Formats: sequence, structure tokens, C-alpha cells
Amino acid sequence: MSKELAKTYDPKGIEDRIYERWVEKKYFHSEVDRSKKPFTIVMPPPNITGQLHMGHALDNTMQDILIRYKRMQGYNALWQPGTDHASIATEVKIIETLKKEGIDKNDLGREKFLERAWDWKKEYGGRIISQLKKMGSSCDWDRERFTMDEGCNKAVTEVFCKMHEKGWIYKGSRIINWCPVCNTSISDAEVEYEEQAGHFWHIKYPLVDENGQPSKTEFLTFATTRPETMLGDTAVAVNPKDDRYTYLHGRQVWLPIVNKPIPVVEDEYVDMEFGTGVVKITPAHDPNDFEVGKRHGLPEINIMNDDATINKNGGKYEGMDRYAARDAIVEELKELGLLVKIEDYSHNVGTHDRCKTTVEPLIKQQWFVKMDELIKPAVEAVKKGDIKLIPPRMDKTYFNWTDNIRDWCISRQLWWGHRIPAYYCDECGEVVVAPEKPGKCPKCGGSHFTQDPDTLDTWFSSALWPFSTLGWPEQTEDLKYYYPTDVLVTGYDIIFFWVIRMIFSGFEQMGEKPFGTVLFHGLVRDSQGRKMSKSLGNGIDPLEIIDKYGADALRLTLITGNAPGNDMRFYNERVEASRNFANKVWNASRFIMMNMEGKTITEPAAGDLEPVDKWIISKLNTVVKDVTDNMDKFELGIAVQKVYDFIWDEFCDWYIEMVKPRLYNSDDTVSQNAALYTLKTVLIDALKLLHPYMPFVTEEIFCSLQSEEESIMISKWPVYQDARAFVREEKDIERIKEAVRGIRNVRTSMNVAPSKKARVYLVSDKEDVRNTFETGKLFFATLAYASEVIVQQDQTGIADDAVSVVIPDAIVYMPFAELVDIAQEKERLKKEVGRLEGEIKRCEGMLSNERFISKAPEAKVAEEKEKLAKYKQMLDEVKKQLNKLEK
RNA sequence: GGGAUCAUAGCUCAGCUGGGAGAGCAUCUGCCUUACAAGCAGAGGGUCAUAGGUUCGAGCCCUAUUGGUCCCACCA
Repeated sequence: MSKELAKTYDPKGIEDRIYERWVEKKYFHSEVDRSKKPFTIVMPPPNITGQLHMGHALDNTMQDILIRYKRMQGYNALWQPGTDHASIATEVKIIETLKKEGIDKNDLGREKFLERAWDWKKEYGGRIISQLKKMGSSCDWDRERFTMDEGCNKAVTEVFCKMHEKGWIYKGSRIINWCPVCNTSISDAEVEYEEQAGHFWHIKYPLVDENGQPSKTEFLTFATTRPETMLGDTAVAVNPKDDRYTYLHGRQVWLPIVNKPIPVVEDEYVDMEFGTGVVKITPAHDPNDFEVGKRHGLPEINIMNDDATINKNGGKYEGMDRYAARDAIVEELKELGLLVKIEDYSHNVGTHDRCKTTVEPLIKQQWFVKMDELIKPAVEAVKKGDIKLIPPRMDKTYFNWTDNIRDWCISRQLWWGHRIPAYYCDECGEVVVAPEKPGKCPKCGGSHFTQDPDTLDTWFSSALWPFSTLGWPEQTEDLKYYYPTDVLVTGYDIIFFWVIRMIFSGFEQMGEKPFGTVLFHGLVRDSQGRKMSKSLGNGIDPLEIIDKYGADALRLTLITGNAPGNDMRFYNERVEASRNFANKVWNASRFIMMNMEGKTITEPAAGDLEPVDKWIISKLNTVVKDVTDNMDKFELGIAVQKVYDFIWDEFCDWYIEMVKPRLYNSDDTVSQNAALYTLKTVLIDALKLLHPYMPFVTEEIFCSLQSEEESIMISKWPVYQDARAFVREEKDIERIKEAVRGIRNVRTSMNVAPSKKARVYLVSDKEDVRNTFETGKLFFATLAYASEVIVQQDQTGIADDAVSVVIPDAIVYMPFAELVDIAQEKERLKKEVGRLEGEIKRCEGMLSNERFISKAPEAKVAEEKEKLAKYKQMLDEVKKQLNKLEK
């Protein structure tokens, strides 16, 4: 190996080069292969309006980790990518662009508008994909899909027609949420409630007297937050049980301004405790009033145009904006003497989640999906655990939604999206729902049809994503092989929009769940815990982070210390720590490669591995098992923490240091070879464990090491092996580590410079302990800053004032008394006595408890007994040392 | 109004089914030891929000309280 490796790891250049190679080699590509088990993840398709943000970065890192892990385990791993047309979001963007050019959407016309939209898709659709590649995402790009491509269109039409046939999609006139700015209906899920400071206008309507005229003396007082809706009032309601108002039953009140009588109705909906117990009823502009209206057969008077200005039903207020009309109406009521008072009032206002405009409830003809039957298998699946939500608490959120589900309004008055496959006969108005425009009207025989102008909610197509991307409605081999998919990774914020809808769609169309597990992640917040947003300007661009620290560092940061479904804070210090780790791995590898240079490393004979080698192999073996277990349980943060600790603490800080003397001693090539072999094999396995998290740096190193496999990403995931568990060696080496730590500790506390080496005596009356140190002498000396290590059975030849460190079954002596203040040393020993006495007290406390002995597991009791013996023995020794100094 | 969730070191957070409190960053003390100063060796720092309870044993389970966040509902 002649390649000079840089002293610090620089991801720039390396990452792109590696990624290109992976793509070239088709490592990401998956094809049906019946001899292998599939593992499939469908990517939540990012919007074509989007830029990569931290949420995407987290989402895709998690998916890539799972996919890479399973791929290495030998699964036929498919990560299905694609993008979403995002109907309303994209349409809004295009309208904005047009506006800048001075073009109005309606002047441009539908066809030309759609051309612009496709241009947009061409220009921006690929942007986010290239950004995902920067993250290292190992998706099968050969299978990239788009929610409005031919196949998805077909799937959408198929589902719409099928469900319509079944009666589960219907057209109806219902009260819906209307966005007057986006000029479209939206679903309940798209309404965001926001607390706003408003007013409570207390108003009174005169009762109607015997002559059918407004009474001058009798009034009915109530309060409203939206006085302008009075133009559409068709009743006033009281609770039938309300004694205060029994006299009103059967009477009418006079609707001022509009000047007509409206009835008083009795309805349980009215809360007697709230306000005056009287409610004005506007069926056309309030969902609750709509229901009341239905129950009492009240007329529905729509007073608003689509842009939320008052329409002709508003008489003289026609043409006025809803808020201007509000002010004007309040003014008029005041003049009429009907305004009782104005109160400040804070209440929740429904806003459109995209544009934050206050939504207007309106009665409109829209298409709906009937939910009551459709939702049943989706509920059942989660209840039975057939679909697992992680973390499990998401179940509650899920059921809360499904239990209160309402029909889904799916039609949108937009152009960019899947056009509804419903056709109206120009002659008789008959509705025909069909994949293609019908030739002849089944009712009147007419041959001219007009297609419904509306498009579908963007989530209608995303709901089909897990199977439409695999070829449905064709019964493709892909579909049979990859469906149902395995894991869905997404944010908890779209559980209602997307997750639930995919689940019921999967059951309805495929007869089977779309995925077995849903792994939720939280939001990535800024360093102060605020949501990253454009308006706050606190967003952190993942690409800038990648540019500065590398994709591996970003990925590690997003995963470390993060539990499923929890939000996390993002700040640069964390990325730096991750970057430092990448560098650590890089340097450890560089060190190993430097030492391997010019040598042929062979597998050592059975007896040639030394205890330290077995120790690290055994440690690794445990980590392999733990990490695999954690990853199987989707505990990605815990898993990577264990890899991190193993590499940095055990492998770098201990094993490499322990092995150095052997590497530098070329006289003993057997030992040297064993060390190099262990370094290399342990490093390779550790890199494999790390690879799903940090794909680039691990690949770069892996390819530089002399390895038979051509890429780490298609190498085999390590497995736990009984033959690699060395209990005895683990215990022995831990004992040496304990001695080293003790020595270092004493030395620093006494300010002994590292350069000042001392003779170290290791005294133990146990033969196996002496053997352990005798065998490990070489590295023990280095780590303990010893000029010489003498292992012996008793204290012969050791000065009484030598500094001592007591460990279980052994004492270490360092005769550098001339450097040490005896009084200080006595203090230290006394502290040690105190500590041990505390431990002994704790053990004895537990063991003297009758009920602990009888109820705790035997192993636990034995463990405590063992500890007690150990501490007692150590205490004796420390006391002896103290006595010697006292003399 | 209903529900979820959090409260652990100065900061940000882990802590899997209950069995002696952890990490990263920050702080302090030594070290440019030929892999790494983006490093090494050490140190300090926590009544695990409060009050009860269950248990041989509670950061973890139960109840209540306080404070924060979020979701759902939408009482006009």
C-alpha cells in the first residue's frame, strides 16, 4: 500500500465518487428473485415543490439505514423512490410565478396552465432527488416514480371507478371547508385550528308579535363571533329543556337587516350553560348549524361567493369582503339599537394549513369517500398488531382519528392533479363515472360529454403509493413479490393525511396491508427547540451541513440519541462531534493500514491469538449481537451508540494502545501477525456495523483495506458466533484495565508527570491473576507508565511507603515515595476505606434483608454475595497499606 | 373539553421487559506520547419535577399535584 492517507478525513470529493460507483455497479437495484427474501420500503414521495430540509434528511437517513442493514443481511432490499405532484402546493407556486409575469391563471386557461405545471415538474422534480443522493440514499433509482405518471394515473382512475361502483365514492352537497384564497375545497385534515383574539358580539333580535311584526319590547339576546353570517340565518335555537325559554316554543323572531321572520327551533345541540342559551342558526356557514338545519328542515342560504365576498343574498352588502361586511353589519345593528355589547373573546379559528387563510364553511357539491366501512380493516389491523406502530403510543392517536372519522372530501377546484373521471351528458346531465369519456349517454343516448372540471386531493394518489409504484392495477411480478412492503418510515405529523389512508387503501384494493411496521420519527427543531420555518428564518440547510461536515456526520447527528417519535434539536456542536467520530474512525484505520504496509497478514493458528486479541474479539462479538438486536427493534439511536462506544473506547483507546508494543516489535512476527490480523478483522466488522449509519467513510476505508469483498455495502452483516465468546479473556483483560486505571488515577492525583516512569510491582497470591499480568506485561507496562513490571506473590522487597492501588485479588505498588506527600497519600487511602465501607454496608444491608434473600432471584443474591466478599478483601488490603504508612 | 408526551449533570439528550445513574458538548488539571489536538490521560458536577403508593428493591410501575410541549374536538 503506497497510498498516503490524509491526516484528517475530508469527505469532500470522496462522497460523490463513491456514490457514483455504487450507482454504476447497480448496488441499489433490486429485481424479483424468488431465491431471496424481499425487504421493501417505499419512500414517502417528496413534493416537487420541495427542497431537501432536515425533516427529509432524517426521514431518508432512517430508511437508508434500514435498507442497507437488511441488504447486508442478505435480503433482496428494495427502496422504492419517487416524487409527489403535490397538487395544491405546486399549483400555488405556479400561480405565484405567473403573477410575477403578470399572467392570471384563468386568462391562461387550463391547458396552457398544465403545460406550465409539467415544465415546473421537469425543472424542479429532479432537484430534490439529486439532493437525496447527496445524503447517500441507496434507493433503486431505476424505479423512480411520480404520482402523476402513467401508471399512477391508471391506479387512481381504477380506484375511483371501482369505489364509485361500490357506492363508496359519491357526489353530494355538503358543508365543506373552503379556502377563499386557494379557491378550492379542502378536507378536514387540512384545516388547522389557531387561537385568535376576536370579539363576542352580543346581539338581540326582536320577537315577532301577534301581528307578524317585530316587537318593540320583546327581544332575544345571544352572542356571536361572526355577526356577518346573520345574513344567512334561518332560525334561532334554544334547548328544549331550557325552562327559561319554554315561552318561545313555536314562536318566531325577526331577522333584522334582512327583515324577515325566522323560527325558533328546539335542539339539544344548544348548551344551556353557555352564554344566554340562545344560538343563531346559519346552516350554510357553520358545520354545527348545518346539522341543526338538517334536523329541522331549515333552508340553507349561502351568502358568500367563492372569494369570501358577500353574494346577492346579502342584499346591500353584496360585493363586500366578509370582514368589511362584518364591520358594516355591526355598525348597522348598533344604529338599530340591537347591539347589546362587545366583548373581547379568544377563540379557535379554522385556517388552511397551506396558506393560513381563515377557511369558510360552505355548502357545495363535492366528491366524497364514504369512510365507515372502508376504515374497519384498517382499525382491525392495528388492533390485532398486524400493523405495528412505533412508538406504540401512536396507536392512540391513530384510533382517536379512526373512531371519529368523517367522510373524506376528495374533490379540489384545482387544475394540477388527477382529473376526476366523471363525465356529464351535455344533453340530460347524466353522470357517468368511467376510465374513458363515454361514447353514448346511457340515459338519453346523447353523445356529448363534459368531464368534471375538478381534480382529486393530492393524498388520494399517495394513498395508493405502496402498490401503484409496484405496478398495480396490473398484477405484476413485482407486486406479488414485494407487496406487502415491510416498513414505512415517516413523521408523526402525517399519520392522518397519509398513513391511515394508505392502510385502508391497501386493504381495500389489495386485500392486504401495505406494510407491517410504521416507524415514526419526530420533528427536527432548531437549537432552541423551535420548529424550523421559512418565516422564522431558522431553517438549517442539510446541504450546507453536508458541504461543511460531510453526509456521514449529518446522518450520525440525526440518529444519535434520538428515540422513535421524539422531536430533536439540531445544532452545529452535535454535527462537529459526529464529524470528529468520522475522523476518529479514519485515523484508527489509517494507523492499522500503516502498520499493515508491506506485510502479508495470515490467519493466526489457534494458539497464536493472545488474550487481548481474544478480549477484543469477544467484545466485538457482544456488540454484534446487541447492535443487531437493537436494529431489529428499530432502536437505531441505541444501536449506533453501541457501535460508537465500541470503536472509540474499546477498540481505539484500549485495544490499539495495548497492541502497539507488538506491532513495533518485528522480532516476534507470530505475535505481530496475530495483532494485525485481529486489528484488521475487528476493524472490518466494526465498519460493517457502522456502515448503515455512515456509508461513505466506511466504504472508503473498506476499499482501502485488503479485502476480498468489493464493497462494504454488499458485504455480509456480521453475526454472533459462540466460538468468538471468550469469557475468561474478557475477565482477565478487564482486570488489567482496572489496574491501569487505578495507576493512572493515582499518578494524576499526585501530579506525577507521564514522563516519570516508575517500577511497578504487581502482587497477588492467586496464580491465575499473576499469570494474567505476566502475559500482559508488555502492554501493561506501557499503559501504566512503568519502567519495569515485576509480578510476584508477596511483598518481598517492596518499601513500606510505596504507593499502592488495591484491585480485586491484587495490589499494585509504585515505589516513587520521594515524589509523594505521605500525608496526602494517607488521605487518599482513607477516602478509599470510606468508599469500600460504604459499598460493604450496602451489600450487607441487602443481604441481611430476609425478604431479599427469599424473594430476589438467586443469581442476584449470589452476585451480591460475591461483591461483598470482594469489597471485604479489598478493604482489608487498603487498611493494611494504611497501617504501614501510619508506622 | 378529551388524549398524548416531557420534566435525569451547566446545556442537549439516552437510559430496552424494575436489580448499584450514562453520553456528547461545556468546565477544570496534565500532556504537541511517531493514527488522530477534530486528539490522549484524569477530575468535578445529578435527593432522576413534587407528594404518596406497589415491591425485597423504583429514574423506570400506579395515583395525585405542578410546570412545559403537542394532537384531537370546536361552546355559537
